[in-house]
Amino acid sequence: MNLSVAEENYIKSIYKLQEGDEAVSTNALAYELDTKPASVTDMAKKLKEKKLIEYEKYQGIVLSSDGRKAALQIVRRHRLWECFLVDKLLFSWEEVHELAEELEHVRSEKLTNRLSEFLGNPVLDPHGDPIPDANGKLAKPRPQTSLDQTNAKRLVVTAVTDQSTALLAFLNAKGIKLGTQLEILAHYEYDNSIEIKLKQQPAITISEQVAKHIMVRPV
Amino acid sequence: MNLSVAEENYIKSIYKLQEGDEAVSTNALAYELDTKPASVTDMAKKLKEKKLIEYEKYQGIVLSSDGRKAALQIVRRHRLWECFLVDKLLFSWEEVHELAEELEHVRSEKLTNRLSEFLGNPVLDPHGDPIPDANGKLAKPRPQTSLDQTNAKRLVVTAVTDQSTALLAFLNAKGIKLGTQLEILAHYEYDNSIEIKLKQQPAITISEQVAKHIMVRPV
DNA sequence: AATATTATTTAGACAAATCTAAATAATAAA
DNA sequence: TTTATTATTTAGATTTGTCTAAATAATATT
Repeated sequence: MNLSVAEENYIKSIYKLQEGDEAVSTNALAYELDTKPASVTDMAKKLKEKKLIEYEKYQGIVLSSDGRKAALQIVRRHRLWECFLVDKLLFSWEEVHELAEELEHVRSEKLTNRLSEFLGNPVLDPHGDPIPDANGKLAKPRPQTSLDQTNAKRLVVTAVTDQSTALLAFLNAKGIKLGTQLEILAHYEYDNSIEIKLKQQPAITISEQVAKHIMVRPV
Repeated sequence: MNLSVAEENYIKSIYKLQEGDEAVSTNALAYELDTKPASVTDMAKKLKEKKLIEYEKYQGIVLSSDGRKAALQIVRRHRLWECFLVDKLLFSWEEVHELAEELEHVRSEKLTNRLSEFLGNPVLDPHGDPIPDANGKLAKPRPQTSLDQTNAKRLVVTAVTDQSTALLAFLNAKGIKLGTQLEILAHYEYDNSIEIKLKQQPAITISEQVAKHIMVRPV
């Protein structure tokens, strides 16, 4: 099955949006891909033809098992390149997403596997997301919740679920990265903000908007 | 100037074919790019519009100075990725051309320069071709001739001018790679073949067809 | 339940890159 | 120099991926 770059991007985005088993809506996918709903409908027909998705009009989109397999390969390539860029070329973690977005489309199993080996077969990418292995198996992520929903007070940052440069740069400025330990001081309900404190740092306040993208686990 | 992948491939091929200052013909370019002459004419008009080539109908194609600049950037990326694949991912030199063909289209100066640094700013790629620096300056290649035209007898292989997997695999099988030292035993005129001998190896015979792609210099 | 709103799809168009077949120009051969 | 051959271009079609505007379906509101 030979996928175009456009098809790969659709598959990847469907995979990303398809939390649990609910179908992905045309609108959500259009927003994610920065395109128009009409274009999504067009592409949905093609991907259904290729048996990569299940799609009936007005019913949303679900990956087929072939589609899921393809998605995992793309995600694997993306995350391995992110590791390469951060570990070997010394990029900072918020810079690498867009570059990996391009590198991921070089479809060579041999290259992917050699790259993985070169990097020491990493299991997590620089954002803390798990890297599928050559067979598409995903390591079970350790239990984590978003910062705005946890009850625990002392936490460690395990992942960031929004890859946008803006957010990652923001976190960088605040000194928050993977593995950063922090303490929740207070939730303020009236403006949905959270007051947190990093070690050896004054307390800072972050919005729920930001907090929901920071994944943490108790420490 | 933002070039599409197709445009980059044209620019690169024109650069490759434009030995000296003679214009590249529509047919030659079509053959090189494995496409049809009509398609070349179409693209020539676009590239002229973008001022990357000089082109008048029936007169062939020459790179403009902008075009040459673009070509050197593409060549730089291609050759750096080849180094990466051979030096770091342990690919053999005949495998890397096609992969580099894809990787070269990731247009990020920062990535290119970091990659170069990571590799120790190499000056030659695994095939012995010089790598343009960040400003597009090409190191002057050391004097070399093709194996079928030299007068010297004891030689060292400095480059291979045909990147086809077939030729590179053939050379590999014969034990010929960059830096290999060899001795010319005889030229046979009646079938244009050359008898050569590698150190600690029995003599072998190769055709002029092959020899003309092997660049050497006296040792 | 009727109406308004939102989501989705269809129809038709467009740009990029390619192709085939036919026309024209340049070059080589007689 | 006329004719044949080869190279190149044009005209028109095709594919992929996208778009806008209009139509239709699903959902929410009154």
